[in-house]
Amino acid sequence: MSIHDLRSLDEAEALFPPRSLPAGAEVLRIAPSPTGFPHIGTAMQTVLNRALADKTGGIFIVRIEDTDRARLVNGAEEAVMAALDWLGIPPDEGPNQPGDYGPYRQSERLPLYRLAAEHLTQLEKAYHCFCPPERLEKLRQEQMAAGHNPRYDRHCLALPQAEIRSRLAAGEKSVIRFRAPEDGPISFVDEVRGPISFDADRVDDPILLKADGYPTYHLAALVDDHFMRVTTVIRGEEWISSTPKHIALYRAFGWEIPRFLHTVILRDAQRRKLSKRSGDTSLRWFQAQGYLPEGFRNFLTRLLWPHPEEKDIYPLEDFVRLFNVRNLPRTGPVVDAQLLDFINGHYLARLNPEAMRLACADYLACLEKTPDAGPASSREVDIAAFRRELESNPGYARKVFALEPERNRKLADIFVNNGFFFEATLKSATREQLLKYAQTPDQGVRLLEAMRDLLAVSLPEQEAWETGMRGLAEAAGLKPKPVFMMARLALTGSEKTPPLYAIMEILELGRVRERLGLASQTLKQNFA
RNA sequence: GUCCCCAUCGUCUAGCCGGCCCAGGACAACGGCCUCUCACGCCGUCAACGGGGGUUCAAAUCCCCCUGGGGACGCCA
Repeated sequence: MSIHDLRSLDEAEALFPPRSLPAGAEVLRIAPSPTGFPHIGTAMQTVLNRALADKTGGIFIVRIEDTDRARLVNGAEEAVMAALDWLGIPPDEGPNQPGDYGPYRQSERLPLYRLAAEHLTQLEKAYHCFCPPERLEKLRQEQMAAGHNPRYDRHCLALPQAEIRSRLAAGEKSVIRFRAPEDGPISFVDEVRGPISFDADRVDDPILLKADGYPTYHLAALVDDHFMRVTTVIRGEEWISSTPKHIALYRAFGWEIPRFLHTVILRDAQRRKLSKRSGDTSLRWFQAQGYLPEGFRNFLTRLLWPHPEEKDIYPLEDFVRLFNVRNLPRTGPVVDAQLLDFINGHYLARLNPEAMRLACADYLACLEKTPDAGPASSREVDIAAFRRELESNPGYARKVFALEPERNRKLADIFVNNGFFFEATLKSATREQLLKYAQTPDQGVRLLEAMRDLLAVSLPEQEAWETGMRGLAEAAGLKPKPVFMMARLALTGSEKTPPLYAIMEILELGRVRERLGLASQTLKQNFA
């Protein structure tokens, strides 16, 4: 028996029987629509769903809500699933994890929605509506101008059966609308906010089935939640005002109403709902910045929940074990990049050099595929060459990443913090940089060459080298700092680096001498 | 316009079944220590209960109003 053989809702009940799960087990779902790259909000929902499912021994489902054919984006479903993959949060059931309650793509469940709509129509709880969109739009505007809540005027509610049949037969476009209850309060208990109630007259007659035969969210999500035996509907706060609509529908079907949990929606720095305008909020962007999945997950839970010991860094298990639905926040948190960086930095620093090397290689491979998503610092370098260099000399890369790993807060930082260790990303010191510390080009050249002489045969012991450098400074009538800075610039092209001696040990004598020579060449050139 | 949700430092928040709070922690910022630079680390500083009414011996904590912010009002989800 498949969904296509179904003749009634009763048969569907039999096809999708109640799940046999331990008491208290929650069946949860996220319902992304494949209209673009998945969003940080989707990731937050995912973490929360997974955590609650794990906490209660339940099930976490991914359901693709692809009922809007106009906004459908090619490859978006793959992007959603790839993002969840990257996040490291696998669903128990979904388009790629078939289960007994599938299919998990709404476009493949159309017969079910049609059956549901017909069922309500027969009960006279739904009706055909032939009103063209233009009429509805005009109506809406008039109502709002008059200071009323816009709602359908039920123009088609009382159409005679015969007329409906003939217009349908003539091929006239129509939709099916729910006949919403006229009066009485509709209330529900939100799992995080407590009781919320609306007047029934707030509920418009929502369209259930569109003219193209596809269901709207209201019908599709509700039917699926019912037949997938979802116990708690977790969704963003923006759905609160639609909930009475859904409650009324559940009642019309005579179905058990699930629990509702409306999460906060994430805000940007202006406290607006996070959107395209707030900058890139797609998971792809966070990945391309080089956030680690575990760091990103920690950040997400941190936004949802204060650790009882007031920690910022904690394993996901702590969240699963200790969080409580009632303590979820009610005010939309601002996505704070500084906090994310701080948290991610901890995870990055904790990686051993080999894990770091692997993470970098993966990261660069990802940037190679989507170079436009990468940070500015990555755009000017040959990513492929950088990756080959990392992979061709793992021992060297490990030494590099063992040096002050806490400098990097996200993988993108390697371009500036570790770039000088690799040919593909090296930027040599400029004349201007060097002349900040040398009083004259001539003096700079003499110092750089003297430094090279200190390293004529081998790298001396650290103390001996430093004494030598200080001696150079004294002889030139300079403080030690400018001399060290010239060496730093010559070796790295940067003024902010780890300690020089450690850098020289990794670079090794040949390259150190080479770079010192190169820098003095730079000073000699343009020596007007 | 109508309805709904929310309200403690710049940010995330603890506290909220009233006194232990002239409000605690973390991020950020700033200052200092360390030092060949930067980062890390350590020490320190700045910084909030939106306003007004109640209730009470006592309110960040309870109630009401205002204000502010957010969200929803689609053949989008």
